[in-house]
Amino acid sequence: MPREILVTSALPYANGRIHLGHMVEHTQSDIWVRAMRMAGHTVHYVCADDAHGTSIMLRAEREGITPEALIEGVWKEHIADLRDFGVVYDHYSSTHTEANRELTYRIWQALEKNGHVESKPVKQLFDPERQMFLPDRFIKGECPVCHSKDQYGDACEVCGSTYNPIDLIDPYSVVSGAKPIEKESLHFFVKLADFESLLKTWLEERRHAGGLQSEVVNKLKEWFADGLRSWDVSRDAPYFGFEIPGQPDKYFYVWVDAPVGYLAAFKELCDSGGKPGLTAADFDRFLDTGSGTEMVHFIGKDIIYFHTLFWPAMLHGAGLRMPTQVNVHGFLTVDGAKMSKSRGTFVNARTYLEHLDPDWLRYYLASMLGPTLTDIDLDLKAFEERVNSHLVGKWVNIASRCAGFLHKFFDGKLAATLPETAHGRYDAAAAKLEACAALYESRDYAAAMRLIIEVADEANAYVADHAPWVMAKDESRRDELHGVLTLALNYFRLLTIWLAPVVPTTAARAFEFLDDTPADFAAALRPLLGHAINPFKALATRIDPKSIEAMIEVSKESLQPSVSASSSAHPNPLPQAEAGDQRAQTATSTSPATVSIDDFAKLDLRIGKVRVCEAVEGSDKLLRFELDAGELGTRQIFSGIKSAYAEPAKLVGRNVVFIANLAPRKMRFGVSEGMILSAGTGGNDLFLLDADQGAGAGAPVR
RNA sequence: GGCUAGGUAGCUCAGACGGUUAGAGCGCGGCACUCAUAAUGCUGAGGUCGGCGGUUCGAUUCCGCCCCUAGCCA
Repeated sequence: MPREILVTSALPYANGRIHLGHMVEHTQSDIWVRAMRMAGHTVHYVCADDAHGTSIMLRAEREGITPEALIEGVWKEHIADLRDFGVVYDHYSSTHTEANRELTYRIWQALEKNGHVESKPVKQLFDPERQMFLPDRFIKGECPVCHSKDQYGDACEVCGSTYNPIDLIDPYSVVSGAKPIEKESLHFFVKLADFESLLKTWLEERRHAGGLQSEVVNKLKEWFADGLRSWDVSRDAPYFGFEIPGQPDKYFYVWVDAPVGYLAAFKELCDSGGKPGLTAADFDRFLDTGSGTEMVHFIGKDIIYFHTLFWPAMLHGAGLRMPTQVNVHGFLTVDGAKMSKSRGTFVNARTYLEHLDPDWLRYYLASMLGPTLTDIDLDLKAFEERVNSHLVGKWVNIASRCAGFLHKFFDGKLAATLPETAHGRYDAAAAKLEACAALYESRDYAAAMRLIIEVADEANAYVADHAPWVMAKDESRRDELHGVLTLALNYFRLLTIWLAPVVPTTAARAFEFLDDTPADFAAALRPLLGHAINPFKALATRIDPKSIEAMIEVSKESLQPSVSASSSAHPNPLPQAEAGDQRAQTATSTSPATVSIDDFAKLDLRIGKVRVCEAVEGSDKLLRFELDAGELGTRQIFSGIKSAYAEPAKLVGRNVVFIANLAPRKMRFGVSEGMILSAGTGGNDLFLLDADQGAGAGAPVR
């Protein structure tokens, strides 16, 4: 039964270029769309730029242009980059459109009407000079936990703590440098708690229907543990976005209108009449809860909760249909590490296109992509070898090694029947590859590629076994030769049909060579016989490692801006990439068995007098200590030694040894500001180190 | 620390509701072939299936603990 499916990719932020990280997602969804269409389903495929938010407003200001001009320019680049990668959206829009404004209002007003909205005052930091409230990322100051300077308002890159920007020490505005003041303002909230049981049911339902990965649902359970909090959806002017109706100077937070942008893009497609069979009326039909159509989102793992909690809640609260599938993928690493501008592994889509064939990357990514949310690594050496071996050496080679004979002896015409001696070979291969349809649908592209390559190996072995170059020397064996070539070329056609969703451009060239236009997977069931094909021209060239090197070289920048490997920009834009680099580098360089005195000196070991020691509710292993650390003040430390000290209160008064300059770590129960030393192997075998009475609190240990 | 995942050949990964010699691709060695873009075929070497315990006639597969990696903690 043909299905009707709306497919979306997460909206790229209109604040920078498309890079290879984005391509994991756009490739994944594009392959899915092409495969579902070839399986006979009707698919509407849309995306848009995510154009709102403070970052865009401020960047436009810096560049001296309007935000509209900024997003227009970026939008053009995005469209070209994606198109040139063979990612073909039915419509690629922007969230800054009338259609999106209307739809956002429609959903918002329904939420209000249904009583899912509340408002309350919120205290926030305000830039008195710029006269604006500051988002977390636009405030910097000293980390309240580890006291590192110049940390962002939401999280510390040094110690990893997360906190409220109000807690920053000596905060300053990134916009003006002014010292922010606290100011109160009325904010609007969506009462997520209203949807708690609905969401729980929906999540389990989706899990069973294959619409959500099991690990995603497992992970989301966390959100329900303490009850869902209301979601702050408003921002104060100045802001680049949609004004909240009836609330002057209040704007919707970008994450409200971003997912609505999926539907708005679809609405524009319907209204345009540009897609055959789709009219304005289809949009409302589609939104209806009982429409029988499907809505499938492809996203990265960083924006799970927006798509699986907030978005379905908004839709349901407004009386609209909910998503059918939310498919989550992992991040892209390059050569085993996060993409890095300094190493040249942060590659823009355009830069890639200037050096390499897009189908190559599509194939490599497909060969790595499974249905899980594991990160996938672009190993540049493996990329080169796999593409050369699979695509050129195995697949294209079948055509390349047979076409010459066919033209030389048979005028390029395939035989009218397959050879009797190879009876059943074609049907067997075709039947085997039919499994790919299900593999494509379940997004197990890696498994599909394995199957395809397996059949390519069969084809090459068949040619080797029958040695057409030997037959060619014997005029009495012409028919036999014709049969072998015909079967081999049909193997090639079969493989091409199943590879088409992954390497559309190369497949198109291959079909041109075959002078054939198979429209769907079903075409693979019948071989191409008695048909004249075109002379063979190289369909794909091998990767020259020099092209890869050149691409990396061009991508190198001396500056090291923070970048996220994620497919979308604003949700949690922690500058993780370079931090990751550092981690990877230390990991490989810190294995010497001995340490220098300098290394030892880095540890600030101190005496702490135990003031409070208690078991932590909800934890099997942890004890919470409060230590008097003398000049360092009071320190809270969590220590996993409960199994050895059943009566924590008895530890009060002890002089323990602790590491005072360990990066603080935020735990579920609070921040741990150090580590208490003990001897033993763990479990019951743990003994606190302590100092004789007389050692002062905070005394250094040498 | 909690949670979610992952740790299987040099690399990327598959797999086993527990059962004879643990698989594939790439890479590497040998042989063959010469139609083909130094492509292809055959063949070989390479793994204590993260560690320790437990259940079992039998565990890499189940259970427990531990170690390591990644991510999330609004």
